[in-house]
Amino acid sequence: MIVFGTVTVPSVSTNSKPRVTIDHVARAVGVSRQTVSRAINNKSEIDPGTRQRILDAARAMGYRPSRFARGLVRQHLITVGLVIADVLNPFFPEVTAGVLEAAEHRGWQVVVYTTNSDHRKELEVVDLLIEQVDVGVAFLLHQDAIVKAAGAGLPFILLDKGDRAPEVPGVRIDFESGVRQGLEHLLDRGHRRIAMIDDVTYLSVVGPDPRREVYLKVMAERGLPVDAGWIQPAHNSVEGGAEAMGRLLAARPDVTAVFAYNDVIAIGAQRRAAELGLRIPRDCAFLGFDGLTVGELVEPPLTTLHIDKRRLGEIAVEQAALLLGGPEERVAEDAVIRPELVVRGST
Amino acid sequence: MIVFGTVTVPSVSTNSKPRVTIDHVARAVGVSRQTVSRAINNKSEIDPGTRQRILDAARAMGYRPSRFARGLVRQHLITVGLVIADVLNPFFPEVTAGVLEAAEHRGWQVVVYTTNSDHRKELEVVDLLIEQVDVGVAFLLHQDAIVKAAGAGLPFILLDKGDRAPEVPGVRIDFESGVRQGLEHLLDRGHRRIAMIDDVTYLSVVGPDPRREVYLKVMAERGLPVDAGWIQPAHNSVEGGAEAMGRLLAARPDVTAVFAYNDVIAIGAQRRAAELGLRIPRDCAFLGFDGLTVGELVEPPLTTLHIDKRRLGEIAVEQAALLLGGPEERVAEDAVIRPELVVRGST
DNA sequence: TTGAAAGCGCTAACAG
DNA sequence: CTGTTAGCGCTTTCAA
Repeated sequence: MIVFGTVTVPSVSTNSKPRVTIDHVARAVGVSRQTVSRAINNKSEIDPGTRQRILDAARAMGYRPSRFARGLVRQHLITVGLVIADVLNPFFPEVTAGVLEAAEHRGWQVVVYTTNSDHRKELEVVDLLIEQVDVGVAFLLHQDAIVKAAGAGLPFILLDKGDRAPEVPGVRIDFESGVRQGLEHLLDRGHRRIAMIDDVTYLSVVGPDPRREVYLKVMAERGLPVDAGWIQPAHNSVEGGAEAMGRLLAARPDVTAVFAYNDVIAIGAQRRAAELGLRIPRDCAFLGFDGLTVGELVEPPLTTLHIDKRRLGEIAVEQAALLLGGPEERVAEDAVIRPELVVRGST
Repeated sequence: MIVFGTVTVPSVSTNSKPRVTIDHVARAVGVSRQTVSRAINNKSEIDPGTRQRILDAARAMGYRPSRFARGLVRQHLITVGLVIADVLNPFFPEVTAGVLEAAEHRGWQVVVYTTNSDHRKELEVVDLLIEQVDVGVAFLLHQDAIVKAAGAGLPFILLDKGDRAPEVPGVRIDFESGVRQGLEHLLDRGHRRIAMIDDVTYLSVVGPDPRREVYLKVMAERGLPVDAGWIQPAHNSVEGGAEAMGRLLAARPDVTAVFAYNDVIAIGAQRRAAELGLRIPRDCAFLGFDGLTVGELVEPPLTTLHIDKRRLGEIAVEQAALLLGGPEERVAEDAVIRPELVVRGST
């Protein structure tokens, strides 16, 4: 045991050039490498004295077993690659929490990659995934990135699964039910001129997102015309939401409610509205999507369609396990996450 | 290239039992495994025709190179283990962003582990670190976990470095300067009865944290007595901050300012104060620590000591690189992060 | 352009 | 209790 201030951390361990191998230790101690292996791995069939001598020598020499050599021989450790767009968007940490927990539960390791939803970056990350992990759990926007991963035979679970990759297993969010709940809530409150702030990236890459499609559908069902100016694209950030809200109010100052692509955008939009003198929810109501914790902290607290993001991550890992599990055993059906309306002060 | 809906993802790749090796592919195609290796690795010395046949066969058979075998032979890929307390506390994602970026820059892989600052969990995670990564970058509260890692010869960088591990390299946050700035700001505003809400876990494990020590010191320098009831412990969460604030106001309703361990706690405390009818900052001012984005979104926006968390993560990876770098090359000195006062509406 | 041999660092299986 | 013999799956010589 090392005591700081008395004994220093073995600086030999910080070398990089000559890797200390089990053979070096064996030679130094004068035993076979098998014996060293036994000592290192806490096997029982070994003389306590020998064992101690080996451990001491190993530590002194700065020996650390090679994880590659070990992995090669005991085909155990599974690594899952988690691909998210951005750690800073609070949505992803929650999913990550679920993934980490489920992975730990199975003794899996999680390597994290971020893409910022950038096309080139997604393709690069998929390459890494193919090389470095056993199974991927990924938010991937770009069709060709998905195709590339699947084509390379990488087992993976798609986390933002829409209609674009029917053959790839994933977790599906029930936008139909979610958005419908939210809009009906707004309609019940008497709103008729309901705008939508959409994510510009998703829009430009994948096409109209499911939220928007359901929005248009529900409005049509009620016989409510949707004014073209009601739909504003936004960058996926608080500032993006604020800008879109500014544009919306300039174009259509008479909207009474805003349905946003997600909570981050909704928070930005709501702030900007307040800055411009609107009273929320009286002058304009706001509905978010995702159910982020931060939505409870803003003023007024945000009404939102809450989805269990942590569960989303857990389910993804379960699906991944199925994928890796049996021979030919296809993941039968996508798991589904259903959003739940949480009414707070913003509506 | 696979087209979804037309060709299905090769289900053979989802098998787990018989790993398809390079030899299987070689035999199937009728070439040596070196030739397969050449095809897979895009080497130039290979006949385009052979190459294509091999690639096709490999794909059809669901062949994926073993990363262990590869790693063993080309000693390249470095894996850094990032240990954080909790993905859900917004402080950590920001650090993580920095680590991910710096790691990507170097072509390193990042495996993420969480501990919840739990003692047993920290020890377990250190075990995993020792087995699974080349270098650790870690928030570790418990001295024995730090000692264990260092003792095992694992190169690592301590992220919440206080005075407890002088021999372990790390990044140091300049609490002295930070807290002083913050308190002087409060004193300038005329506050004299300044309470502090401290983190109970840190307190119970490591002892009084540097923030508190500087707080006591500055107050003493000004000749301002610190009432015992002014210091309240809190769990590290919004709710924890709220509870502590409740206790504080019950015990000492006459405090005029609160300095919190971090922004998360400050936000909770501020909310509770507002719920109890206090007007912020008139009746009570709030000062946080960390400079989280969410602090800008609450009402009133939180005055805080901002630290560049992303930079913290980047620096840690740079330090890690030094550690791995030269022989005997010790990381000369801890890098230092200096907090910066950001004045907003809460003071 | 291709193949054969050697070995990366380790552990499992069997002797002794 | 300890050593020897075989690989794990791949790439890197070196020949052909």
